[in-house]
Amino acid sequence: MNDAGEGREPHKGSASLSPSQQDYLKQIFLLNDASQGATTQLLAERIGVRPASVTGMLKRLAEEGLVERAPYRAVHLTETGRRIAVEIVRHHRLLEAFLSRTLGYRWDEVHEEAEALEHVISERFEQKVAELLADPDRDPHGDPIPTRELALKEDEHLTTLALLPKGSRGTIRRVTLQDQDALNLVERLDLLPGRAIEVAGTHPDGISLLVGGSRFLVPALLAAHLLVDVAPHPSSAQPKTREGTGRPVAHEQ
Amino acid sequence: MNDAGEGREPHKGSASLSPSQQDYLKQIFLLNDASQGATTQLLAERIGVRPASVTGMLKRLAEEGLVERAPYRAVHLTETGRRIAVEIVRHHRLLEAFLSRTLGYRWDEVHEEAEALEHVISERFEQKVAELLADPDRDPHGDPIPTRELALKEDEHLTTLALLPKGSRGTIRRVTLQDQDALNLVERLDLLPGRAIEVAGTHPDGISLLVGGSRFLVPALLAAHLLVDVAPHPSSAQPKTREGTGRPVAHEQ
DNA sequence: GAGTTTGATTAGGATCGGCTAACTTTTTTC
DNA sequence: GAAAAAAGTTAGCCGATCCTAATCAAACTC
Repeated sequence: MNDAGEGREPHKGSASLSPSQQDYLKQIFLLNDASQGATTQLLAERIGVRPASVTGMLKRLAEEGLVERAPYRAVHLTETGRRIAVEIVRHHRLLEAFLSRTLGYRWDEVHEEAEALEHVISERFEQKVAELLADPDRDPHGDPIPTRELALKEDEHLTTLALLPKGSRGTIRRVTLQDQDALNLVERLDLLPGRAIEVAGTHPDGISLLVGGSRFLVPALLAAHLLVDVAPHPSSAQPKTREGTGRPVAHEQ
Repeated sequence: MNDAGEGREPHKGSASLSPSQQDYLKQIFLLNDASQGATTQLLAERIGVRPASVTGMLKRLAEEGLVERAPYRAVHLTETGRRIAVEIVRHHRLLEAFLSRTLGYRWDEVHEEAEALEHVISERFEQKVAELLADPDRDPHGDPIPTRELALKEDEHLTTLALLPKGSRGTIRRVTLQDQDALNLVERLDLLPGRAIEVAGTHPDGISLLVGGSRFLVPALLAAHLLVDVAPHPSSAQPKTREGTGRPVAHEQ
């Protein structure tokens, strides 16, 4: 008469996939989303495995109809694959918001924990958290949280700080970094989402910034990962210039 | 030059162990704790694998110094193994309390989710949750939560309802079941922890109970898993009779 | 205490997801 | 556009964890 609890709930569809498989789908999605092209090598770096392992896994995912793939080319998600990937991104960002707001995690601590939890929480957990936080639409890094229906709003009006010309004003909206040291630096410089900034000058090695009275240099590497809203105050009558040239470098969850 | 986030935090010692290994240790602990003796077969049932797999895993755990074992005998945990097991039990019960209190899970929903999360949360998560709940000492089923220092209070004064003689009065303190249907039944009968009861009579197939005015039969199978405190009201001058004969059947987290 | 039943172990495989080394294809360079 | 460099793939292997079938040990039965 003992049962010991089998697994049985099919959730939405992300069940039955191993955490590893989920990770691959997520990273393919994030790379494509950042218009980077999900190449074998980039995936290997993001996931932390060797390129050969990526090839192997992509074959398996292709067989299951989750990705489309031609040898030596970048992969793409099928509709099914995309749904699962977005689901996981939702888990991740919702968890980040939760860890930060409810459990009092520091800004730079949330990513790692969410990374572990995202593959494991149930549909119910997701819903309860969303409820508790009143359906948040941003995680602590400013990344948009996909809705329950898996719609993901894109931040078309955001620009990489690295590309802003001298004199621009704006508000930091997203910080697309996950490296602990880099996050610490961002925090020390007080460049968290919501911060109003002004570009005092551009240099080959970075951007000179005017923020809260003081002026300092943001290294180019960092600047590429700070996404700025250039029409922050409704007062400024700028009609959303739409400068979608350079690819935003974002690689993040 | 590829790093992409290895695992590195040694937590306390439960890190580096696979979820599967953690599960084996936990179940060995729980069985021994319930004075059941961790036999190959019982473990196989609890964990949901075949006996042959248990033998294999126990060998590996023995090599790592986590269990002590002689062929054809029940296993025991080493001190190291025990520490890890208790750590996981703490995770589990803390998570159950958290899911119930903070996220509003129903009483019978917490077990399954905690089962999945317990292997994945960090030391930090554990601490934050303990903090948020002000170091709870019971989970929703009444099971004691090991302290941060991994001390586990035993409920020596609790008796199985199944063994109570006619006329006994007491309070339900623990429900050591995990089967969903059984839990539902317990809830329908309103026999949750805290409930005051009185034994109206004993039968071979169960116990006749007087609770809240009404009288009904609790099947023996259920009764064995309801742990009762027989000296509930300080008013009743009963000097705690200490009938510690029969083994409490508990198998639970 | 011999035989039977029950429980545990061994042997041999399968699958998953990773790895290295060698090879192939694509891209870049001049 | 040929050679070199970079990226991707294949082949073969490993360890973890599970399985089934067959064998072995322990525990009851009478």
